[in-house]
Amino acid sequence: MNETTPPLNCQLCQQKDISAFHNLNNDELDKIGELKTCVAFKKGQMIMHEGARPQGVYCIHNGKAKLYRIGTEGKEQILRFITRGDLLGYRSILSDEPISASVSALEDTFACYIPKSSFFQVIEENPKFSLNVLKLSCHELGEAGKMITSLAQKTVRERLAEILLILHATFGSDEEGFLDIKLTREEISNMVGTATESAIRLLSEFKDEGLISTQGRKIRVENALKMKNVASIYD
Amino acid sequence: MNETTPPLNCQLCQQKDISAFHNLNNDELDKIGELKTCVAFKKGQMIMHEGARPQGVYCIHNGKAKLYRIGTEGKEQILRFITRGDLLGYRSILSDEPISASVSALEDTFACYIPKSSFFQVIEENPKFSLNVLKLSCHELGEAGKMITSLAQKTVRERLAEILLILHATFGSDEEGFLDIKLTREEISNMVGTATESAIRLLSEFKDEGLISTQGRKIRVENALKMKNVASIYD
DNA sequence: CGATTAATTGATACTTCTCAAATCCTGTGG
DNA sequence: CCACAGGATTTGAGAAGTATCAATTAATCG
Repeated sequence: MNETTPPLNCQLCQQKDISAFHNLNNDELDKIGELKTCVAFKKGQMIMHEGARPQGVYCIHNGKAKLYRIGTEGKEQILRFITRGDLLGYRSILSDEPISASVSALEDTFACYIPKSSFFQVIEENPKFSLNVLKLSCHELGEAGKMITSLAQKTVRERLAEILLILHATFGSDEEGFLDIKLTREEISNMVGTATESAIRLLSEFKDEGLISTQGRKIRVENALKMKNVASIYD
Repeated sequence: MNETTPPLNCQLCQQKDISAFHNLNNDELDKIGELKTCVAFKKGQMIMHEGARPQGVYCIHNGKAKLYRIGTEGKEQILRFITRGDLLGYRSILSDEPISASVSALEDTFACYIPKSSFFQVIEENPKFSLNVLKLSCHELGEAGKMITSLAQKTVRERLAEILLILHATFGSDEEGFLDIKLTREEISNMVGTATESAIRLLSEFKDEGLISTQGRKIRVENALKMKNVASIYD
């Protein structure tokens, strides 16, 4: 499932169809292939740094990362998780603002790097790609609105349940059913927007209630349906 | 400052330069002028309805509105305020998702309506406009990230101060120095993400501390600099 | 001008955070 | 591969921040 480095030829890329490049034809893909370079990030390494001016965008080929802002008191707030097919850095480049959130690798990650000038070139010459990016940012904007409403109105317990479901949807589970992402309790609470101890206490509650089981740092969602109820998600 | 209805000719529109149509040439503006119609909304009237499928976008000519989501328990969460030059409905149309937030007029509002098909036509034919909308949504995405971080990490007191500064920046003040927007205390707390009584209590504190003064529903920010400190804003 | 809705304040309950201490786990270097 | 140091997790206790409920006063709109 996870080969290592991305192919030089974008036509052969396994992530093509789930990326912002999904409906480009072969000629268009070749053009991007010529402009890109491949980059590897070790676990823990920064992929983008808040406040900087990005020189290009990354298309994540494989691996996992977190996108976060540093708030007052230096506490990190995770805005979302990043996985294969995700496009990074375009927000800052297109709005011509400094990078508003950092990204760091949660495990070894490979990405394709497209320099700013090349990215703009593709955006300007290729309306189809431009529309893809537009759709992408509009979708993320909708998700951000949901997150704002949750943070403002839901309890920590509801939000934790919500995040566990998001992790499940984003990263899936391994052969034993554990969430296929290794996060510290602190990272979980930095997404939920709560103190680490509060998240831990609620995870214990969830365990007692049979909603999850844990094994060290690993978490398995035992009852997604019940979890949805806890998260007050009705859809 | 506030004429009534928008002109039929977009070239003459006073909001042209602050809208997503700001750098289009006269031919391009004329084309949009042919496609649009003018719509008036009375105070309190809905401009867009959460869950619906929009049939077009609105460019706000004058007036004020709130953009909000209904959360669990039916409580409204205001995501942002809308004023002249703002574009509405494009998020849903471009991401091909149902409208994720309602908009209702806070005072009588005039807008230009551009049907979905025409909007797509302009997006596809006019890369400059497409890039404008892209910039717009990327900018809003950055703002949403800030709001998420505030909600997750700041106290209600800090957030209330932040909102008062946002209201000041968005709507300015009248000749007496009062914020030029009439909101109920409930609406303020629906932006802050808190109970109405909590917002009221904190406004009383702010009054005692000389940060604001009030006259009925009207609020005047007396000390913006000190307010920034209260909001923990350092920039 | 009166009816109705909004604003305000008080009292109390509940949620969540902070600090502290003990235990567990993980990654690293030998 | 194993042991160990240091960080992460867990639980408890108490403090702080917010929400809720209730009652009164003030403001708004027809």
